[in-house]
Amino acid sequence: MKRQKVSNAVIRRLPRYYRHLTDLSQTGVQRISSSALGMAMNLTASQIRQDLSCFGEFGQQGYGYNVESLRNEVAEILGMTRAHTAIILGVGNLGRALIENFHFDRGGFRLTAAFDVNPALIGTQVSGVPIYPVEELEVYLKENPTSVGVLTVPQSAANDMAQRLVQSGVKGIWNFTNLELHVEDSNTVVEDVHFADSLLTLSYLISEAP
Amino acid sequence: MKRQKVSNAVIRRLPRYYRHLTDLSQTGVQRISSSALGMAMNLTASQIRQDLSCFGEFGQQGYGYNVESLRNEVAEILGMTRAHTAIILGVGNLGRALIENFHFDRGGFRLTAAFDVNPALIGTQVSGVPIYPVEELEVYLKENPTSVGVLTVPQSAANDMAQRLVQSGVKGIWNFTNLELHVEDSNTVVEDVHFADSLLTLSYLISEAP
DNA sequence: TAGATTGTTAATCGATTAACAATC
DNA sequence: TAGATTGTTAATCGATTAACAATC
Repeated sequence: MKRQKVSNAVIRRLPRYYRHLTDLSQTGVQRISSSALGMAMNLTASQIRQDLSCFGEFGQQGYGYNVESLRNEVAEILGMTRAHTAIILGVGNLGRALIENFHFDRGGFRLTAAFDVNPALIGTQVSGVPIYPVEELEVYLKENPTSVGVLTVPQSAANDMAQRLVQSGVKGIWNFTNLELHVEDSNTVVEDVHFADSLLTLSYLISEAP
Repeated sequence: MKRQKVSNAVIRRLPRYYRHLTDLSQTGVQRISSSALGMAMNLTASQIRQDLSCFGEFGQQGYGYNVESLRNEVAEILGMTRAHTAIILGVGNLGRALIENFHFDRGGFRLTAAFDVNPALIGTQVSGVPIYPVEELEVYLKENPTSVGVLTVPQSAANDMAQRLVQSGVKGIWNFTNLELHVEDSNTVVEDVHFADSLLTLSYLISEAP
């Protein structure tokens, strides 16, 4: 698999490709052309071929793409086969919602533990995920190297927690606090889910014209 | 306030401007230059001046921008002063998390009601927000024109619910189901919060190099 | 084989950056 | 006033689209 410099725009489209290919696969579609896929995804055929060409040659002239195998290729590109692991920091409503409802496994992740400060929660399990005291974070991460820390703690604890995750060497932080994390001089990647920004964007879009 | 064709890239930066200006304001900073703001936000000074010029002239030569008044301008641009209202569809973990923890008011929204199918929830309140049966959605929306429907229902109910919201004339749908909603021939705007896409992006970023 | 569709190179379009006159 | 910094126009860069030879 060749890796050129892949632009951010392309990277952000990859999960969408994966999602659409999964849909197609489940609908029993076996092959698809770039133009048909483009139609479904609201992209041009050119763009799809251009995007995919960053990673290899997955199609066949005169035929198109095999849905199942392209889906597998995209999964591979996305790192879904790397057996990533995740832990959740903060088991409030949002943390709990993610543990109970979000399918980490569908993204190739295994959710191995959660951490909280609330004594009432510690020692219990949510959907089979054990909840440990935050003090044990470093020890846990030492014994269980972890790909991603999911940050669902209150804002006041966010930067501190992020720091500790970085120090312990997680590869990524999935940030649900509405803060800009200040993670410097590390190669830990931060992916933000800024609810507030998203709502404000929607606010703008429905407020058009003064 | 002039409105040119504002690119999507610019729109997505507006909430970030607002967030940073709020931070600055809270820190007591009264004025800031495009270059200083750029430094803080990791943008070029040019870009900031270019972005803002889509909406008007908010700065002063030799001085820069007044933080408080620029913040107000951005709030205005984002439609935060329009007294928008929102309702939540689906009071599961995620819906509840949003009701209890998300500050709709900080985005200029008033959260007026929630809807669910669970008889045990109906008639109760969560953080002061009343929960009504979904059957009453249309009647409610008729009597209480609402800006945005927040979609936190199970995937199976998502498209149906979206359709009903559109039919009832909401201006926007804030979509937390991991589905591509099929909302056609309407001017209802859909803003997606795709957790799954976000996690896969992170997966890609931490999986670099084969 | 003929038709379809790829991967890729070239052309276009749009967004970001640089430069600078205007002016506080 | 002199220095700083804007808003805007021009230059550059990057991403999207179009075109087409290669080939299944």
